[in-house]
Amino acid sequence: MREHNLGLALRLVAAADRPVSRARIAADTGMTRATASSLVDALLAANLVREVTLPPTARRGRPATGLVLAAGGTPGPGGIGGIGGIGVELNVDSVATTVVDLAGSVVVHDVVRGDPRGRAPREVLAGVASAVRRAITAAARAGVDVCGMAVAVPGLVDAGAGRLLLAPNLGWRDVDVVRLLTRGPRLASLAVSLGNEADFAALGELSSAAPGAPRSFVLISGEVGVGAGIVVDGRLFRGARGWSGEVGHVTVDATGPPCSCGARGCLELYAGQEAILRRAGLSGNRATVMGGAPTVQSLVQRAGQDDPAVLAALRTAAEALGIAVAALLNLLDVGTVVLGGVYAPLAPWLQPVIEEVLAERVLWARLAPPEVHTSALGPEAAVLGAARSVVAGVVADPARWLAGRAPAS
Amino acid sequence: MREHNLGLALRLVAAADRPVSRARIAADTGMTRATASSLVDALLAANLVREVTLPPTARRGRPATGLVLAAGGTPGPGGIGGIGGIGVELNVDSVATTVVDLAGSVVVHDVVRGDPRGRAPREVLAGVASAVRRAITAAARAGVDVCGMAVAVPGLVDAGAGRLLLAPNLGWRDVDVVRLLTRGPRLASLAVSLGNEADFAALGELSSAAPGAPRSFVLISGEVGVGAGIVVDGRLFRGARGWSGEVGHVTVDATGPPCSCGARGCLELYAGQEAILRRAGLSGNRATVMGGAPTVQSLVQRAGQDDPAVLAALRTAAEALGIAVAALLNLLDVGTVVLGGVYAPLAPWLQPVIEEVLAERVLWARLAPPEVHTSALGPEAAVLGAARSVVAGVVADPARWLAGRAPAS
DNA sequence: TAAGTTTTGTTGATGAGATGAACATAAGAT
DNA sequence: ATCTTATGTTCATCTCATCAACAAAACTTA
Repeated sequence: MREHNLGLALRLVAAADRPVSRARIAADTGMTRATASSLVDALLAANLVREVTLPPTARRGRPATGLVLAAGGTPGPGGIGGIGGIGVELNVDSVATTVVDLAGSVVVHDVVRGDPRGRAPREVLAGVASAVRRAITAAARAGVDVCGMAVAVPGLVDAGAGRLLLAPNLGWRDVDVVRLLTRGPRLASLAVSLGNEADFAALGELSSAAPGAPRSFVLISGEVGVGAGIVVDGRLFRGARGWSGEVGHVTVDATGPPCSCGARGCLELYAGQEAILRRAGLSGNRATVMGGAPTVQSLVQRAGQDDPAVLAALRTAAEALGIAVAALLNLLDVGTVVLGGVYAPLAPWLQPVIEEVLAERVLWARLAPPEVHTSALGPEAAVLGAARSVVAGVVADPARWLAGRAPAS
Repeated sequence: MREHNLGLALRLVAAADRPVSRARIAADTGMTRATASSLVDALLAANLVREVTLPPTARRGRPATGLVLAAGGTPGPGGIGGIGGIGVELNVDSVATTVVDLAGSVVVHDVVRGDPRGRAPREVLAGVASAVRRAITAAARAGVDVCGMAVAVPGLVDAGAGRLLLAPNLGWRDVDVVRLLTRGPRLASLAVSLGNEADFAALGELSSAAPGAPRSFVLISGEVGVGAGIVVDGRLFRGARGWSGEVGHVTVDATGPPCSCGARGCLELYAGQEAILRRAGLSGNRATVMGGAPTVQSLVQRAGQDDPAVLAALRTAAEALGIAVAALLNLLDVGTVVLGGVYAPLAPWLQPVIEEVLAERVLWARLAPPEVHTSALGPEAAVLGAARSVVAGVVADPARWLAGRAPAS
């Protein structure tokens, strides 16, 4: 009833790329202007939207008053800033934190390099917690009140329990991430969600998409492992337990070399970051591999110089990716593939080969040729998606959030 | 608002395996008994539910009056029977029609053998239409008024346009199935939906599941082709355009033999019905292959006699199935695999091998071992699922259906 | 310049529908 | 025979969307 319409109205404001009027909301939702006005009043009172004066148009009729999501900054006479969300990405070579306001704009962004592999989760997460506290403080200074946190990890999670179950590339198993993160001061009351890195990256890509961009796509997130975030009709597909998209362990060659997961011929052995580097002759010792981005840069550089070993490694990776992604498209039916993570800078070499394989191996390729795009965000997608997922939760159901706030006001 | 609650109440009646009381509805939905009563009155007036007297219980308090979905038969004083839906399955060796009442019970069932391959769609569908008319007439005699139809086809469809886009095993391309089916008399006004055979089979399996059965599973439907119907949290996953689950063309061996789809090493070449028969030495000429079920029976018989060629063919099929299904589980995250269609009778030979491969190749196999079950319905799943999808549509949104009926009453 | 036109936003009466309390009903328990 | 418990209904009340009318603020036209 009302809570449903409240969300409907707020989503409309959020989805638009320009300020909308009360009359627009009414017209687009089918409600009367009176109803829309009443809902907007509630949203204004909750400090979720804000009125802006629109630039004069040449149209006749009474000019509309614009409505936008209440971004941070500009604390009004009541001294109340906007609300926001914080995203955290725990990766094998870095920890990133990002705070966004209700409109999704980045307010605070920070990356700390460092390899958590081999270190105790408790210790690592204590460090992450203090980075989070710093970010929240910085956001508060910018007038943004962080109301929730989302944590992206490269592995399988139990989102309900807030536990990281299995992260082969991190070397962690069954870690109570949420509890360890919120032990310290000031974070205990924060609502925290835990999710897979590729899933959040897909959400980030979705939230940054241009208005006409496809609403169904799969983001192939290449890091040390290979993950996929699946978006169908603008909604994330998580599977039964949130473990979907483990494309890194799809079989590419049943008789291939053994993988650390116990199987043989997994995609990761051909298209994982370390596999590509090794095949390209850029790896050798482990030290070179660390620090992700610089090494990928060297790969890009040598590929640009037509280094035959690098080109061969990239072709092998692309063919393996093609086979695994073809399986994904046949099974899930999404029309667009987005190359993200480390694959984004390598896309010029990967994309044509992948498209070729897909054209051959996807059953419906002739009905509707699958498209292979490149991520605009690259490795930043996951943090951003995590942070935006927090505010998206508020926008999706403002009534619930208001109910949670009710005792305080 | 009201239409939402109306659906909520009706779904509760539909989901229960025993008659429910108004008080139960109120308690389970959080509404007051007064509201529930008002909703039930509306559902009774619409002839969607019916009151039954419950057997006396040993509990004290006023005994409840039971509510069940209005099944067919027993036309009351008003002479109005219950409503129902008709399902049609168009297969390579037969056409099946099934009418179910609102509760999902089969009222009419009929199978016509015959191979549509090579015949003109227009001609084939005219024959199907008359079978449908016969079934509707028979249903009417049983007091069931068919209010919609669902058609299952082994191929890719455009559900919105009602067109079959591509059915390699039928030899059809871009056929306007819905229009050709509803040209004749009496069917023009019928609401018709078109869908993939495996998807409807999964719905059939879901609707026949025991109360404690898993709500997320994938039904592997083995016919001439191999399809998968994906159910997550009790809801069918269709993908962006309804083309999901094309597991038959997942690559099992990238360097394998060429497939009719244009790719190489597709699952169908190892685990399709014709491939198994050929490898088992039971095929040779095409005539033997036709008539599906008998040939599968001979396969079962010979396997039971430990025929080495048959056992080898089944092992090859099972290993290929394992690889493709492992990809499916890694990508989609469903915990249960149901072997359906011709795989159901072959399950004793397939299941152990598939489970072995899955244990090795599914990333989360150690966290939660995937289970391989056998379909209880076998080849009947798709027609049944199609028919039940029609009544499920009414149950899911009774208000819409009532609105469609309003002018008539 | 003044009256019409058009679009926006607000106000008050109306009605649909959920809620809550009280009550009638029909059983077993004491 | 009365008490207790559970079900279903009735009625006053309240919330909230709708409708119609109106005020506001622009442009258009005479």
